[in-house]
Amino acid sequence: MKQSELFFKTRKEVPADADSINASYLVRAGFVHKHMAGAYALLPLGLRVIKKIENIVREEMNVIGGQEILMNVLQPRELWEETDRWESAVDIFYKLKDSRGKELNLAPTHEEEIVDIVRDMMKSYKDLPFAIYQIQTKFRNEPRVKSGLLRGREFLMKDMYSFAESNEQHQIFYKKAIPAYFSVFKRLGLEAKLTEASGGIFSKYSHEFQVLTEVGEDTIFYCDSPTDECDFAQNKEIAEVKEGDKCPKCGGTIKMSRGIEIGNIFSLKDKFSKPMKATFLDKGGKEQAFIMGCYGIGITRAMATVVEIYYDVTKNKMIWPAEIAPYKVHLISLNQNAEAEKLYDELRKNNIEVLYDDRDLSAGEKFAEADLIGCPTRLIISKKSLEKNGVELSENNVVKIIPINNVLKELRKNNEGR
RNA sequence: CGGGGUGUGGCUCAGUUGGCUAGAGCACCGCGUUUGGGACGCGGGGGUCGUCGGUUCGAGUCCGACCACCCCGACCA
Repeated sequence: MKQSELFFKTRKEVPADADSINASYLVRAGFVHKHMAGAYALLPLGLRVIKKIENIVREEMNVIGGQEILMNVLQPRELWEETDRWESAVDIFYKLKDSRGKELNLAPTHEEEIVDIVRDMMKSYKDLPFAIYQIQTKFRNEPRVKSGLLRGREFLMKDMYSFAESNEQHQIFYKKAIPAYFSVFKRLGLEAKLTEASGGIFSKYSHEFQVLTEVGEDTIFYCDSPTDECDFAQNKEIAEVKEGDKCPKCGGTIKMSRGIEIGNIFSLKDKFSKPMKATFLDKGGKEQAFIMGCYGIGITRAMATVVEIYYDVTKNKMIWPAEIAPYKVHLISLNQNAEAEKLYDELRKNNIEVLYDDRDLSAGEKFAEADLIGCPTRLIISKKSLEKNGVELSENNVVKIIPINNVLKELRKNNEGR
């Protein structure tokens, strides 16, 4: 992509209404546009990051057998009444009436709808187990939005639902989901902690994937075992320990931290299938309610979390993890467009994602914007570099001049081992 | 939903005890000079001060209601 044609603008100043690092960065760098409190439009750069996050999530969910579908935003009142959630969840629903007076809700979650689909299709234990997921916009009328894209009223989420004939069968999939989730977060460049938590209205307990950082809304107690082998972690809402206690698992010391809940998994048992009469016939011909699990990952929240972790506020500098960077390579021409253009074409021919700054601006301005955009690899073609018949390559704070002919080789070398 | 704060060109802000054609920087347009860290000069365009109502000879400035945004709390599938 030529930067002269890219739909984006950066800002020199932090937006006055930004409530968080992630929002102020994403707006400043031209990744998103704030539409209203809790709702952000994704601009080309932001959308590229989101699409990459989505694809990582898809790949990992597919690995454990998840199948993707797409459900609906409009959900009728009758569906919610089957589980008594129309009245009880009133505050968080965006309720509306259509011109015929039909009462609807903008989907905040999809347990009811997936159960409705499954009870219509699946009737036998032979159909089980299976897991279905979607990536879709969720609408939640949060009483108070905050933390930029970390808690919005309209946001992207991956939600997966598993169906099993028994708790034993359910547990098999539940346990497969955990490493799949860790794979996702690792590829996003995030270190997540598996944390025991309350199940809210779903179930007594659940597991959350928490990224430990002070901007998080949750409070986590975890074992700071020096051997790094203990994985004890509990959300404050259910914690039986406090800071400084001995870890009940290994005897290490309990530490406290804030955390961003970037994913969660719940065992639902028959909480939804039973009231909705979603049943199958077991081997003995007996009617049984499906045993369910649900598995969420906040897609927009993941992007915001990566910003919180990777954005350097004091330097106005971002470096996106390689797998989700809007472009892998940022090629910057300092008044050497003839040479730069050749390299740009070559990179594109070799399927390397490259953003090419071909604009007629001062070097400082280009660098400042490049710092904000945050591509992991930067190539600079300048009079200085061309005198050595080369290109300046910077990656992970290492800068070196390499011959133009070696650029492809060098980029491939650096990508090995990832 | 309770408490608090803020609202002035696209952005960030200034605007004195109410007073004369409402300002700056950035951004934008034109010309020129620049070109390794958001460069400089000259010349331009753009706001009726969140909205509505009130007080006053006169309101960006005072009062009221409403709206929006932000903060604290409650809430958070």
